[in-house]
Amino acid sequence: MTTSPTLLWFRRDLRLADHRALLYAIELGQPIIPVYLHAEDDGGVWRDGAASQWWLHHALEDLASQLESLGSQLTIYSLESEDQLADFLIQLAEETGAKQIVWSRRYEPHFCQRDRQIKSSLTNAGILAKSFNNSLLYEPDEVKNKSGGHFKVFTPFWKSLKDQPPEKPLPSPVSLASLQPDYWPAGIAVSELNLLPSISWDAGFYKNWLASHQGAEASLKKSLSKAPNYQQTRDTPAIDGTSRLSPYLHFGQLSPRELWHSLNDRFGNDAAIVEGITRQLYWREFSAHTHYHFPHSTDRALKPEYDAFPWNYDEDIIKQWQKGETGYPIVDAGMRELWATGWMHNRVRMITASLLVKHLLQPWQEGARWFWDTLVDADLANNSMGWQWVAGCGADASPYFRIFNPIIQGKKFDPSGDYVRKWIPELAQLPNEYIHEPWTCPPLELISYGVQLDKDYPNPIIDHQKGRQQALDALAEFKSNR
DNA sequence: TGCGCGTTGGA
DNA sequence: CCAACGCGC
Repeated sequence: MTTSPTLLWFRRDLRLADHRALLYAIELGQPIIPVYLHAEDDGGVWRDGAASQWWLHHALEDLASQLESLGSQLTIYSLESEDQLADFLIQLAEETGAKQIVWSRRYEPHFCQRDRQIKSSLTNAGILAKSFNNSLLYEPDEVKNKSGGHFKVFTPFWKSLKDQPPEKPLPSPVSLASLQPDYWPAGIAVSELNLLPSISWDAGFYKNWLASHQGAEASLKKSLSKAPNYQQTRDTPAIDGTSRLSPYLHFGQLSPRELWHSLNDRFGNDAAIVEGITRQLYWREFSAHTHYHFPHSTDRALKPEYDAFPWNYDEDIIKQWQKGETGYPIVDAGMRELWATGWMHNRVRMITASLLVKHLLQPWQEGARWFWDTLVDADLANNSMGWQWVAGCGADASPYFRIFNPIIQGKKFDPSGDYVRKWIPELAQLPNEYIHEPWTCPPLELISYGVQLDKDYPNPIIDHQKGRQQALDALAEFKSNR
């Protein structure tokens, strides 16, 4: 009997557990050839940022080694453009004799459209192409409100779904040795994809992240053990109280179904514990569904009138914000944590974003672009949703006139000042009284703490009251022009 | 998952 | 005097 191998095309599903495409390939009983195809322009204008590429490099190396230990291997290719994907897959199928190609769906509109074309090219070439959901709890097309449309507000979305268990996770295969093909195509090494940054910006990433299956397992285990404290600690950036699972979910190293069921299996009798983390998982789901239904939500306001908002684009201001030199300690701490570790605490993401969009009147897309490039968990749907939420122009967004006071937010969520001290060592000697507003400290006293403003640490980029008023004035102007 | 300000009512 | 509350932005 002649065999016809199955190509298993890996994408943002870099795991072996609860992998429906892999399990389907196993059921076919034919040899399996796992491949990863890297295209320089994968994702179009929202191709992977530098931090995402760093993560991808390590996730691919790890996946390759996991496959090897199961008696298989990962074959990697580099393409100039995603436009070549369909032809390349067809050519690879010819070379290997493959008759089937399976993969996990991506739900970002760019990929939906592109993959639909690839699927039809493959079908026309006589190859069976089949895709599976391995990244969301529910299919965006299947979740509907009572009037048959999709949800535009989070709370009703959450209420309608939270008691509908997603499918149960399925186990990893024990071995793939019996499904080896007679012929392995020749690929390249992960390192040849040049995904690591050329400047040594990623040193801190290694201290904070293990971008592997082992890292995903360890983070899941830790999150489960800390889940009872989640609601009490998740808003305190000095405490490691969040799950830190976002990059694993984004790259598919952790299945959302596995997270959902692990939480429910362990804490099912205590809704408050389950719902803490689950609610955040459903925000991820809500973002993905919203982005699926509003393809332009990366660039255009979901409340279309906000595209005419009088932003005041200023490159120098954006640079100061990026470098963590705004003079607001809680903001600068966040921006420096982001640069140093590829991640920022969620509470601080809201505070830093609010300052850029409100006090500084910079377009939210500029902030979104910076986060996209520097976050290891950069996820197009979550990132766009988050920025539109802060800017007040999203579906179910915080109203524009809600303006975070960076001093009050600092005092409230970093009362010990430890988060600021960790990321802004030049302020480490300030007492709590002044840690979130160093400019209120008498200059001579400040010098005794080793700080001279505008020399060791900047004065505020804009006075809070002035920034707040400016933002409200801009809103009033914008409204009167409509 | 706001802030800021004015009012109110108990001390 | 000031904490608690309500309301408009």
